[in-house]
Amino acid sequence: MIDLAQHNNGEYIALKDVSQRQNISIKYLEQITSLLSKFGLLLSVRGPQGGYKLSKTPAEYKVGDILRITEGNLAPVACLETPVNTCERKETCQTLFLWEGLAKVINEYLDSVSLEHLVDRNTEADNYMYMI
Amino acid sequence: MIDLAQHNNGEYIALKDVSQRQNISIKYLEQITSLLSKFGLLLSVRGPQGGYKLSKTPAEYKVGDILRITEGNLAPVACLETPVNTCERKETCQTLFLWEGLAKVINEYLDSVSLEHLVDRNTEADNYMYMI
DNA sequence: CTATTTTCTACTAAAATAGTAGGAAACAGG
DNA sequence: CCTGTTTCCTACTATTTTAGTAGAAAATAG
Repeated sequence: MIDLAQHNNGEYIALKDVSQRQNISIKYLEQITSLLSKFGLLLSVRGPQGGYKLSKTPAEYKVGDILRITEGNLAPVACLETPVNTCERKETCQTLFLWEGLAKVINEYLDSVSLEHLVDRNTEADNYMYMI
Repeated sequence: MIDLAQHNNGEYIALKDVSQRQNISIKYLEQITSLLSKFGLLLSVRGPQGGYKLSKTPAEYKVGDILRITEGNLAPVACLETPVNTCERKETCQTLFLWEGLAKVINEYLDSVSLEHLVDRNTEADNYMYMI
């Protein structure tokens, strides 16, 4: 996504080019970009002059949204991976609130960083302010 | 650790008892408690009347310290798992600062919660204030 | 028609996770 | 000294996750 943002000139960008620049196999890039395309974060066109491009400006992408699609949900424990917690120990678990708090901190941090931040590197991690 | 804190009366507590109360095999508990004992977070005595007990008050335990021992370091990416980052792409990596920021947020959150908090459940995740 | 490029399905090797298993060492009580 | 209890230590294992590879079909520009 950073590569696509950096080389975004309105044209579609072939994975062949991203692969060469980033030294990542086309096959591996395919997995990631086709997922992001499926969820609307990338536009795609097949054939010659085809490829992928961003569907919105870098500033409009939350890193959290990208990672939740490509890496799956960002839950620190299995019971928080599904929308509904089905763990049988849920009611008596004395650590659940800890993991819920951790999940919240992780997601809020990643949602506070945008793709533009990654491109610009203008945002220091230290600038992140935790908001209640 | 929560079970040991809740049943802490100065005596050593056998894993047999913890196992029955928490429905976790003694063999699995052994792994965890012997590690914590090795790092000084628990005191242990073998033989009859032996077992484990906390080496300090629940309030003095950071959850982060317990988890770094039992779960390993809490790095979100492999390059941050060792004290020195040996990744060859380190110098040019445009996402490194993101992962460093995430690692910081994770560790600071877990270090802000104490074992006493887990026992009392008095601390809501929402009470956590991120400090720069 | 051809070359390019995404799309789709299936497969795989290595590592991490979450344990189990067996026995040796230490120690309290009789 | 003996016995039962309990930690300590080493080794093993099944499942899942991770990080990919592989092959071919569908779309499209020129």
